Amino acid sequence: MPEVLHQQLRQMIRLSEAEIESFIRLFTIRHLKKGENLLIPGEICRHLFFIRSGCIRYYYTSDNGEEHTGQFFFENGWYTDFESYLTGKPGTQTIEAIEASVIMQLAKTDIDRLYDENPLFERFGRLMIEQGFLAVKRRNASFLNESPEERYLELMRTRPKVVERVALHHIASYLGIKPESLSRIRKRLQMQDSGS
Amino acid sequence: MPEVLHQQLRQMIRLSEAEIESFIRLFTIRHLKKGENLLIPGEICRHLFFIRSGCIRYYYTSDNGEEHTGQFFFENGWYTDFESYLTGKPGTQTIEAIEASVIMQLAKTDIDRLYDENPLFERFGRLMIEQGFLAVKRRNASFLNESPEERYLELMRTRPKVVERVALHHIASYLGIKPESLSRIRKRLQMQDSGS
DNA sequence: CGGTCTCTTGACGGAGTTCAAAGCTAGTGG
DNA sequence: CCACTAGCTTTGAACTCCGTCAAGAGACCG
Repeated sequence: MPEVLHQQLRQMIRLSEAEIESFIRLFTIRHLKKGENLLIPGEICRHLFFIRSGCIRYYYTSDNGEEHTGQFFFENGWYTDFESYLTGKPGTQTIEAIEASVIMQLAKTDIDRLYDENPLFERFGRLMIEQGFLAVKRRNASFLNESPEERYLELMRTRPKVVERVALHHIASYLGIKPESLSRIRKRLQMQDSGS
Repeated sequence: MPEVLHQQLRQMIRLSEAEIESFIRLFTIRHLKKGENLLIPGEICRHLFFIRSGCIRYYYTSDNGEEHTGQFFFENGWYTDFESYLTGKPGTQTIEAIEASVIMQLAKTDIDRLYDENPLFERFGRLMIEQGFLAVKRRNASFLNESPEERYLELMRTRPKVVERVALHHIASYLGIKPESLSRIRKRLQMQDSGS
């Protein structure tokens, strides 16, 4: 059993070991190859995902076929398309494994049942969405306050994993620019570095 | 007593009229003149706000003194700086009344007490943050997927109130551009309109 | 070893920014 | 009630950065 998930749950909810065990047993495992999708537009997102290993991203596809990635998640991270998950409507995003990944998924139906059975799980649900909210808000502020170059520097500073493990054209799409532009930003920064 | 607030609460939580009355009594009223602030950077946000009349915006101030407005809220809308409210840490945003406004505020201490007293209020808290989450997510997607001009058109289409009531330089700062650029976008659109 | 995908580079065009200045508008005080 | 002023909006010219199109170099996989 995945020890990290165990620990995270212990920190989030005050349950006995036995209760946590039975909670974890509700998760099912999925193995994804690099490039496989966890969710595609039009599908309703009925699960909460815990990334045991690997890396996923979610992205929107615009009319002209461009991909705009919203976020990357690595091992021990949580994700779900809350827009679809909460509303029950078909989603508009794609969730893609960009590395071979092992995903533990928990069905919304099980979560909702847990809410009813034990109010302590309400806290779990609230923490999930609070955490998601704060992350989305930070991302918002970065679009609002920073230029593409600043966003890239910030990304390197605060989330080196992304720059190390994710393809540059995916990073570009995360920053809201084209791969060519990211390439030029990187060159610009190199020259500044060596020049100073 | 504000009838709209009454109605909204009735829709959100299944409480008796008496319970709702006593809930509403927890709110206190604040009158703000145009330009007055509800919250400034460095302060901890300890309240949830319901806008009874008027209009507020929240914005971040960057190092060079530029304001970047995150969102506008009108009468019958809810807002709080969740980042500060949830974490209990000093916030980084300013909440400003951009019209003379009447605000009903509810203290976090009261809300937390209600959570304990009656689990039905958990639902209120969850709806608040879910609603905020979805809004921020939409805004995020608009930055990711749309150009400034498209964002402006979208704003006119979906939230005409903003374009009608808010100063153009505030709208520009909401769109992530300079007032001069918004002025040119508007001119461009006018010419296209009359030309077609 | 060939092909595909990724990243880089160059030239050009376009949209937003900057700096500066000139109308407008609305709120204030006389 | 009008005049004045401060803030808002528009306009112009020069500049910057990103997007586009095109091509080439490098890396990885079968």
